[in-house]
Amino acid sequence: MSPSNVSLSEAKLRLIEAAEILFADKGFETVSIRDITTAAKANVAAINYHFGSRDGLVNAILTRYIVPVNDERLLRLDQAERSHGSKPLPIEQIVDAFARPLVTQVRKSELSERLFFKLLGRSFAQQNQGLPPELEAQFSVLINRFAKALAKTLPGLTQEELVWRFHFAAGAMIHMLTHGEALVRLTGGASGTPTMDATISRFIRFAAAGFRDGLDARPIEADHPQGLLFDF
Amino acid sequence: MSPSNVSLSEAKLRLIEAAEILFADKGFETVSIRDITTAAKANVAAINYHFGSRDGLVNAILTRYIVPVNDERLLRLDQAERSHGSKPLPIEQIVDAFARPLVTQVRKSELSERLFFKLLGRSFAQQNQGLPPELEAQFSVLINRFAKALAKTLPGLTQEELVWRFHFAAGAMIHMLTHGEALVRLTGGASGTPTMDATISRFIRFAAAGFRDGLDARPIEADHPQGLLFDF
DNA sequence: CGTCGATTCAATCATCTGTTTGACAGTTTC
DNA sequence: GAAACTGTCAAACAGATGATTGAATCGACG
Repeated sequence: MSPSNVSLSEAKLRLIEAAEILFADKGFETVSIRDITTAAKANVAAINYHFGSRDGLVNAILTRYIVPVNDERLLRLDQAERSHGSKPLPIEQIVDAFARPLVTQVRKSELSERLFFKLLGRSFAQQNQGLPPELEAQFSVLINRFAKALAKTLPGLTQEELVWRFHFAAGAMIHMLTHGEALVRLTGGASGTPTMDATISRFIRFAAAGFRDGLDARPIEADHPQGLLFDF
Repeated sequence: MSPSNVSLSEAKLRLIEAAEILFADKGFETVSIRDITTAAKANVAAINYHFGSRDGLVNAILTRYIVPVNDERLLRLDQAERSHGSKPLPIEQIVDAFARPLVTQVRKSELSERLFFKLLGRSFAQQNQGLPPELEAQFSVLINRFAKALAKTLPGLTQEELVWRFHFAAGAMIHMLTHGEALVRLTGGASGTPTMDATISRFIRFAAAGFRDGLDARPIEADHPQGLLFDF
């Protein structure tokens, strides 16, 4: 009968888990703290007690999912750059370092693929508005590092052109995360029931082609065994 | 002193105009009817009187901006197809028919570029949830027509691959609309202060390259004077 | 046993949400 | 001029919102 048996503040975890599902499905703004506490079988005051405020819970969840993804992005970019010495990276490898962590991190989470993707998509879309400072700083570092790698690989592009192409690629990725489920549902057979890996690989191809546009000579990847690292 | 001098229900227009600005800036869900009526210098009851409900106002605004854009999209696609007889269209021309109406329609509206883009971006992002049936029907027709044109131009792609690439392109466009302003603001000089035309042209190039990926032989555009129709 | 810090709980706070009402004023119609 | 229609308005509606309070309950520690 007594609610205390396992570990300290299991309710805090229940709140996070319930909130994740609701936020993923209905968005960060639409869900009320009563929706969350009801789903978590906790008291209304629990959120303010454990997280200070509703925003505190939102930030906790944002951090919980974005930080590992961004960390792995930087890690993969570092690894790729180390293995290429001073040579510029192939575009596919840069985009892969940016997108692939979505797949590896979803497997570490307890959320379903569908919820994880929607939650992350909503989180990334929040960019530039409503992110905790810690995350904003991380994004700032991240974007700078990827921009530099891209500039090295694509010296033929102006910085302006590069920033915009990166923006387009990010938009395509976010849309894939947030609305991919709807696409599969609506188009039914037309979009197949692809695995995440396949979808991410599709995205990487699409984005890489967009980045490469106008540089058909491809002096950079000439020496790179393209197609070996990616499963498409 | 009497509030009747000009035309019938000028307040209705004031409500729409105030709501457009607020929705564009803060999203459709965040803005309350009191925010709107205060900005429009109207009574709280005015929205329910003129539009039946808050949703009625939202739908009126969605329709007001999406319908003309989608109409022009179909018109441009029709024109392009007529001028090419039975031959498939160049990819750039299909993407152009899809994206260029954003530029032409913003000039017809009284909204600033910035607000028009954000409002339309938010509207398109609503897809598959919360759109009035009339608009859903229009989108259904639209997507079918463009999918057919793309399939004709890119026979080398499976339907599945094509649907996903279209999805990526739409995501890039939506992100450009909703977050382009933030990009310009954040990156400052790096993204320049481009005209809409230039940005849309950038997008068309990016998306077309993504669609064309893997078909490097390009047997289709071989006979088309590429670069003549677009200003990049 | 008694005290302490941590947690949970029902109750309540002030504020905001979309909507409705009924009275009032202005114009139009007969 | 009476009636009907159209628009506006202050006021109030019921419900939801995030947050806070103070008492109650818990296990742990001395």
